Amino acid sequence: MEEKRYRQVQNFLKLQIQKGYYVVGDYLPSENELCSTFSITRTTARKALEELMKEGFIGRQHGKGSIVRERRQSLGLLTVKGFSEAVGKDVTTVFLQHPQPGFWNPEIHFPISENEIRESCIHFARQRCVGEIPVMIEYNWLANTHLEGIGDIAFIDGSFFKTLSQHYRIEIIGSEQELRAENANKNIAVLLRIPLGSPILHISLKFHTSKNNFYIYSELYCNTVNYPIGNSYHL
Amino acid sequence: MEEKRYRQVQNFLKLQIQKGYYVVGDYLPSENELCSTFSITRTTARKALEELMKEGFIGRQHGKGSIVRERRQSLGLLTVKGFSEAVGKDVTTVFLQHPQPGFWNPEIHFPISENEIRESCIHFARQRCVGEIPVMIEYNWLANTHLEGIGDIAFIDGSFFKTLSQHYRIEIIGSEQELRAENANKNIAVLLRIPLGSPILHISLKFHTSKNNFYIYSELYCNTVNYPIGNSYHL
DNA sequence: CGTTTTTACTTGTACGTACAAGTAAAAACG
DNA sequence: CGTTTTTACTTGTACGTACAAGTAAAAACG
Repeated sequence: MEEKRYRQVQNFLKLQIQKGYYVVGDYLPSENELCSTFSITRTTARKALEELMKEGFIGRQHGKGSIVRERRQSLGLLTVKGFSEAVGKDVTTVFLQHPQPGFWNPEIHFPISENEIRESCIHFARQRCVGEIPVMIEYNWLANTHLEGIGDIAFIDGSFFKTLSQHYRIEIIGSEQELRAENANKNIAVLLRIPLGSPILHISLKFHTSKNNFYIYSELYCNTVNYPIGNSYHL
Repeated sequence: MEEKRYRQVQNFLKLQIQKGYYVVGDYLPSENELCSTFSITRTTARKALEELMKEGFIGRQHGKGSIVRERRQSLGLLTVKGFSEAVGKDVTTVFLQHPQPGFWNPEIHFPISENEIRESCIHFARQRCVGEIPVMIEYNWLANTHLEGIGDIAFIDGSFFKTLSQHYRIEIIGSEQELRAENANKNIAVLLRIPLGSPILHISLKFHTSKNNFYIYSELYCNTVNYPIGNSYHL
């Protein structure tokens, strides 16, 4: 079967956004313009735009048009955009380890499929700071077969998810997470510059992506004393 | 202006679900049936059903119909359905304090509006257990002006949110939350039967409801050693 | 009697039309 | 020149039609 008309238009526009032809704040072509350029009816054009809105790429304003948005559905606890919003402060990021081939670590909380274990693994780790104070340590693992050259390029705007979208056309479509309050072990205590045994928030994450069988695993350790993790959800 | 036709149908069906005329698993009338009973076109009927799906009341199955669902969008961390899903186990609930008039407590993390402070306040507290082991202590506050008789009735299926929906026709439409890892104070340690100073997960919640200016404030204290808080999100 | 085909439903996609309602700039007014 | 009205766009709602595609039971078949 041929792909549905509205999905063709939807994916075309999505690609334009991902490629940066439209940036945040830009208006997409109006429904009527889409009608004539794609030879479709407004019903179909509207369906394409409504799907893009559901996916979080655009917002729609009555009387004005469809505006490109920062894609930031709250996925579990942290937004797609990232950590800065969750603590509501400007966050600086320091790489503890740049992306490079490594091994799947038993620290990963969610079970890893046999397929993933057979493949090699990319690992990177970052320290997030507010001002000079480290507030989160973040470890990430992912299969080595989906992101060619990830070790050689800088993250777009320092964001892994943005790089995933714009460079590899892979979107985050869901997540699973588990939360625990724990005592900081020696390693974490040193990295967060807190006393051994301080209470820390440990978040285990498994991100689902638009690419089949490709998941991203993260283990986050947060010092929430001064900057609690916050988010919000609205229907 | 008169209310939109699709919203009339949407709200009519929602009320039927809230009143229990349709229960989870039931099929709503088909699009064509809605067309004839409400004298509308399928466009309008479909819009009403699609809105109900967005709100989480129903699911739609190609070739079959619209089926009533348990409404359980993940709202922040915990689902609307409640705590049992978040820990993935059967949870028993013990009231530490039944709903009764009380005072706004400074323990509430999110700021309370002047209007709310002027009104009196309903408070209730619960202990959630897996088997015999307490895993969460939950304190709740809400303005006294919206839920007449809440102190005199039992919660439907033990769920406050279900009671809110079916008895008062009030739905949760959003939430804000903040998360902290803390050391258990004396009170919490006793209630959770853990040593003083054990790491606990403290969740501050402000639920937004379908009723204007009516919010529900909760402070949760979780022992995550054996039962971490888990949830998932999918586009 | 067991299998295949048909039928009668369901929702999904896509066509097309008309007007309501919001927005913002251009044009007309006094 | 400042205010009001008009105009030309935008998306939103609602009408109506036709066929595609999924589902499940009834009917026909061998």
